[in-house]
Amino acid sequence: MPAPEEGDEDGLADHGSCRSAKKEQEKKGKGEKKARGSRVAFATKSEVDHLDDGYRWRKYGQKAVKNSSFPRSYYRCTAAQCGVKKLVERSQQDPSTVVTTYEGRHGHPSPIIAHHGARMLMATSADTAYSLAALQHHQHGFFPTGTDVYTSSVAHRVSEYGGIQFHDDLLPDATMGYQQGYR
DNA sequence: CGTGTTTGACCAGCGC
DNA sequence: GCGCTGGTCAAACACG
Repeated sequence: MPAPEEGDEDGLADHGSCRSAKKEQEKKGKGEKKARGSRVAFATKSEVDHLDDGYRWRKYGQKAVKNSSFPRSYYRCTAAQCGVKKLVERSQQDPSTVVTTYEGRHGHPSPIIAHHGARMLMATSADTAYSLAALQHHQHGFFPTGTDVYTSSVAHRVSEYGGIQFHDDLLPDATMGYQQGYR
């Protein structure tokens, strides 16, 4: 796979040039909007919208969508040459549930895992493990290619596949502690 | 000083 | 053709 959706190139410096050019690139697939790489969405129960999956994300926008009563946050992988995007939104039905959508694939190892992988996996909270499981499975080809959307119910199944259980009791505290711990 | 967040505005696609 | 919605950028700001 010759890096398909990498067309956007991220181009941290390219943006300044001109929007038009970028826009043209994005809409190249006119027929299918932006069928970039793969997209994986799964629901996670957490109080924090910004889950640490081992990569560093930079928030580049926030918009209120009609489907949800809560604003949707747009994150981008800070790593250069990595055009992976992450959309985070809360479920209007379950404010405590955060729907995270990953778009694209990382072409580099996660900096956090590279340095604190073991510790992270051990001290990680259910949500983080959740995200990690989904990501890892996806990268390993566990999920079929294309666009995969996992809702809360399906996400539960995914957790079973990954051998990760959902522990509500250790969610908030563990997450916070974990974040502060590695940061 | 460097990095990341916030916020408003702009643009493109889609539906009516 | 117009309006709405979603997605992105870019400057300013805040924090470590």
